[in-house]
Amino acid sequence: MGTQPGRSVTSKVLALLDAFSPATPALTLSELARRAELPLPTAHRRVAELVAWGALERGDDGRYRIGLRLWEVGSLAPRGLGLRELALPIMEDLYEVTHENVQLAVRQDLELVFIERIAGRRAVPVLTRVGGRFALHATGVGLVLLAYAPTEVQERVLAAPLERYTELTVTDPVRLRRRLAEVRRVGYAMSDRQVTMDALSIAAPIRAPEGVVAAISLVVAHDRADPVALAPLVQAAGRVLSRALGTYRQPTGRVPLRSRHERQ
Amino acid sequence: MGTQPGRSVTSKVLALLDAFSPATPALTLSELARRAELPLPTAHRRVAELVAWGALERGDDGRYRIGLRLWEVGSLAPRGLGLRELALPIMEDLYEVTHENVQLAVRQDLELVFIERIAGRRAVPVLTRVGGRFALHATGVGLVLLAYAPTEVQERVLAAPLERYTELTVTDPVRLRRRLAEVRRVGYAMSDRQVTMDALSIAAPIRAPEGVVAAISLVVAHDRADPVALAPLVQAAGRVLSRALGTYRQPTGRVPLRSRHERQ
DNA sequence: GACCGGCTTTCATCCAATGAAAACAGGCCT
DNA sequence: AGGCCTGTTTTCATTGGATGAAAGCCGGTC
Repeated sequence: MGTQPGRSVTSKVLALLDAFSPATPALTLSELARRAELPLPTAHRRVAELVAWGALERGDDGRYRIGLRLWEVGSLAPRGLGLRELALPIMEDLYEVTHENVQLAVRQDLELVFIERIAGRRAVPVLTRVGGRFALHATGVGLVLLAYAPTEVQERVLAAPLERYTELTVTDPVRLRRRLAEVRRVGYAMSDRQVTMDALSIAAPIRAPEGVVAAISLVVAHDRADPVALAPLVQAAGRVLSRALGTYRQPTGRVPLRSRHERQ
Repeated sequence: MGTQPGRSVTSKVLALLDAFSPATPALTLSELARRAELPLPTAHRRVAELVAWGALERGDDGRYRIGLRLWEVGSLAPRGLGLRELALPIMEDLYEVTHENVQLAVRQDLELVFIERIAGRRAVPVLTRVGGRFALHATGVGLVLLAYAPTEVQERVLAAPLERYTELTVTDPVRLRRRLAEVRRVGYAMSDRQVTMDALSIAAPIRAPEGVVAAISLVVAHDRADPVALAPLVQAAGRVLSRALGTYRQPTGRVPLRSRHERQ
């Protein structure tokens, strides 16, 4: 046959889902086939099945998009909506007190994923998107998640080139390592103009019995008078959430902690 | 072979995802196999691939749960997070003004799916869950979505037995049909104690160029003084959102409106 | 009216998927 | 310790679902 035999059908289906991204939420069949590296007829067949089930939807423009059914199933992810449900009230409290941006993120492999965000209208604009990914080495939540990640994860992040976002972004592995130690020591992270030159964020860990599973942060204007004064606030929120996680039980068991695998 | 030949691999993979529900967010391999009606070894293999990709995660208790990667992909659904992003500011406005529960829902086949909810702490408790489903014939959002659904959908709902939730729930197809006509005439729906005896909801349609794609509602205490006075408020929110939808364009095209298919 | 890009269907071939069976791993009761 | 569960993982011979080249189809465009 033509393209590499040895690919499972499942992997092809997943490759089709992988083709979608925040930048490309709508794709034609040809684009899908190209991105998933599948022959057109194959893509056609698999996509038809996905549409029939509701994993994909076909718009009136002929393009395919992620379907509501997949969103429904995805909403069952304990580290997604589950965590969000738990955290939202505390995030709202934090917003009420500060009227600044509040963010919640978890680590997935070597990046972070934003689970929820409360964007204050009067606050600094932030460019994050719920469901979006970002590097671990720059943001407040990223530094927290990295600081408490398994050594192996830290080493892999430190080994790779660290992207620079502003002139202040720490891209030196040695300096970053020192910052991570500092984060562990004080129990919170401050990221000053590491991503944009107008913002600064303060983040704290959220712990479950097995370790740090998420991070919460405030994003404020970089020239705010007393950023450090916010740290206890964010830390308190983190501790409340940690307690909630510790006692939280699903009907059929606890929120999972870290997946046993690392992608790729 | 053993179990019915004629099932595609893809359908088996999707059946595994289908096994998860709000009531069963964590399953053992055996439970998964049972629910998906697959032999254990088959389930074992497919599940392993899903875990490797991140669609499922295996907790320290050995149970499988929906993985963050699937949540990420699901968050790309235009009718899910896409709609939510657009609607949230208006929903927050509605909350600020009323301090009552605000709900956003879309129709999926013969049911509705809640996309977002703002639950006022001081408001009537509502039992809905983001990502959860509910029947169309009782709630405010449901009545709106049903009233503006294709005739074929209405007929199918009216033909099936209508579940009763309270002594006031309208379960007579003839009366329901009259109510739907009324909703279309006045442009909003009021559901008084149809789901619980303490709540009442007022809902309005959200229109895209192709028709009604979602509904927004307020849920208040049933004995509130002036429920009808809320209607213009909800309708205004609906109209603002309709306008936003009309002009909203994704990088690669418009939000899809209704999928071309009906499930099952 | 011929061309072109994208989509859909056909059909003979074959390898990934399959499931019965058996091995394996704990937990629990005796 | 031994036996007996329940649940998970591996093996291996067999086969049917998946495959992709090729051809047909559709709608727009030069």
